[in-house]
Amino acid sequence: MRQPATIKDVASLAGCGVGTASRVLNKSGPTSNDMKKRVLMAVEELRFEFSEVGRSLQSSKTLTIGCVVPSVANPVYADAVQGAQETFQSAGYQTLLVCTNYDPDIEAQAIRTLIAKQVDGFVLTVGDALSSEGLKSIQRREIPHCLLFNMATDNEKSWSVDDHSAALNVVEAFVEKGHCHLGFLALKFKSSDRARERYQGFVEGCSRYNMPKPALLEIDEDSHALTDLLKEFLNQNPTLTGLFVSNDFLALETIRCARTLGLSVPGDLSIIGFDGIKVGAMVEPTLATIVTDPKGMGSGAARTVLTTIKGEEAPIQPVPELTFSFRAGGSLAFPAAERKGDEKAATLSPPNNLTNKNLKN
Amino acid sequence: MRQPATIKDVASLAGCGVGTASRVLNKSGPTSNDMKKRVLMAVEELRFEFSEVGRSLQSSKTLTIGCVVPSVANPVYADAVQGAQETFQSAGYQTLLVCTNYDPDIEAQAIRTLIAKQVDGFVLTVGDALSSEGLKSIQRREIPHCLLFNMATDNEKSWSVDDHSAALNVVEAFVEKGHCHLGFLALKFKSSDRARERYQGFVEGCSRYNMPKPALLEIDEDSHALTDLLKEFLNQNPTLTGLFVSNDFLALETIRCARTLGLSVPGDLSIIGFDGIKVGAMVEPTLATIVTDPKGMGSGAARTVLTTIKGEEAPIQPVPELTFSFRAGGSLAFPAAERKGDEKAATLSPPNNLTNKNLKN
DNA sequence: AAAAAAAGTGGAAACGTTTCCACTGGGAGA
DNA sequence: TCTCCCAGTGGAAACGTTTCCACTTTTTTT
Repeated sequence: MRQPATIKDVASLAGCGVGTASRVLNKSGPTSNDMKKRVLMAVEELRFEFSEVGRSLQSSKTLTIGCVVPSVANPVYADAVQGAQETFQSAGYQTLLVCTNYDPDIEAQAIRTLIAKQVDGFVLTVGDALSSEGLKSIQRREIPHCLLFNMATDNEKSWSVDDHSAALNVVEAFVEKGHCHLGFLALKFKSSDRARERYQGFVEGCSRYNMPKPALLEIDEDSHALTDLLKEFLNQNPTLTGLFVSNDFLALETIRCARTLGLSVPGDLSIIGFDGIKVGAMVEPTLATIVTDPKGMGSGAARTVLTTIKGEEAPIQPVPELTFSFRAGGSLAFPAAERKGDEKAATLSPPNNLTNKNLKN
Repeated sequence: MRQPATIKDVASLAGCGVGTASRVLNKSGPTSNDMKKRVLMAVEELRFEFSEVGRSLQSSKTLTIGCVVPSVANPVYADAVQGAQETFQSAGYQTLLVCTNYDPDIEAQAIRTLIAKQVDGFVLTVGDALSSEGLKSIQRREIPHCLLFNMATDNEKSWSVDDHSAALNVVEAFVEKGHCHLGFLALKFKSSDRARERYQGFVEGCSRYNMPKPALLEIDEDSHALTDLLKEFLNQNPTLTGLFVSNDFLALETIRCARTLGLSVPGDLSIIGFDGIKVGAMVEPTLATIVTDPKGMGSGAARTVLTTIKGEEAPIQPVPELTFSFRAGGSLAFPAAERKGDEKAATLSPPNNLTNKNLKN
């Protein structure tokens, strides 16, 4: 009895045809009470469970969705996956997870595999939505799908933060505090269309407020040399007082490095992060940041895929302006006159100007 | 041409039998160069890709692993999943992810579904390894599997932190600094065998050093009332100087609350956390904690499952003592004589007694 | 030159489902 | 009483693979 029982076993134990057994178990046709009882008993006795793969072969549906993200070690994606998974789960779908580690080859390969596995749909964050081979295959085969954190191109559907507007918002926040020379610190600038989008918005914002083009500091990995890089960067930009950092983790790290350099945050350098991770509000000073709702995004993308599968052309999509909000924090304040820290700018306005835009979920 | 091509289509276009086509594509038997060419051309033309579900039906292997964890919103599990997923991926397996939200019913239901989907194996963190219905089904069907973060029972295989020893270690760290009345702050104590295990170890350690039984503060969810609860707790335990908090997030939050109450950390209250999350080392004061390697755990559990599938009885398992290490931090110091902070205990031993136990990976 | 071995090929069977068609009875309506 | 319909049933076909067996052709060995 090592082999799991099949519906044939059930049928023969119950003394009926496979069709009848199937009808009883799926309630997909008329059956007598007597038969119901006998089949159910056989199921019990044999501990029978349907094999989904047999079913999938016959129905060409797998009740499985492919979910492709760069890495769940990044809490943004982890939360998004959580949201998507929950939504799929309660609709009866399972989630096949792949992490690409930001590698386009792995991405393409993984998508090919998922297609071969006949997933019914995809939720995915690709490196570059315009050039992704995997995404092209999905489109060519017309498999229901929804992008996540990638900007929608053409008539693609997508749930993503409006990075461009968010970056403009950051500029405004700096301006409001009287900063007039800003910088942008980014990780993995090359491989991410998100980071590029933020930078563009930031540049545009600075120009709109007649500031010099923001200085750009780009680092490779979790560069352990950040302290040195930051030092050099600030030396080269002596008038810079505000730094927009492309994610909250990096922002916290940057605060630490700044301290190591003997600088005070926000006294000498104001910092605004991106993502809105929880610890940002728990540290001292609290981190000013753009807060997003990754879980909501994941869940939204999942709902979009589900409606697409059902064939309902009700393309639920987020309102771009509502995909983020600004959270004030102690890391942003009026700049000192010079970065020597010899003069303390008076702080007047309360740090409570939280722009309360929420996702409609 | 909406329907994807099957191997029959390939065969008929190439003018050969399906067997031949299969042999060419799988290199599973002798074929002439001429045939190879024709089949390959047909594949190209039809954009043929194998259907894994057909394959699975015939081979009764799905190259898919079920991965069941409470929630990937918790970075510990997110990292573990990342590790497992990577390991499975490079072995050619896909990962079917389910988050149970700590709900035993969802857990059981999900496992049933995954069994029906015929996953080749499981990596899973269950609520309670002794009572989990899902785990029982897996055992009954003898599906290769490995527990993750659950203590191994019987002859189960498991990759998990030795919570008991870790808690003992925490007591030692407190003792070394001269604390003699400790407390334990835990979240979701009821539903987690992990938390209970830590508490037991902690109690045992305290008794071993002739300390009073540690005070227990148990909170439900991310209790927003933590400040008040903490206040009352400390009032009821006026001699308490050290607090062991069951996870780092909560520990950071606790530090914040303590500050709100006008207490200094570590002056009035020393705190040790659990998990070793990255930000713990980035905040001020840095967080003393038990650092674990969730990614390594996930990857290890994955390797165990893979060897089990291959039938190699080489049960890779971690050495319990090497599953964690203590990381010193600014949140732990010599206690003031009384919590008034009126007397400063002399500091002699350097804070560099980092127990450097690493996972052999 | 004959025999034996090897290479190459086609196609049926099997994997576990569901669905469809065909076949029974029996009850209702004419 | 004879039709007709319908509930209830069994079983074949189909879904897309792989594997096995049988067969033909070629090559190698004696």
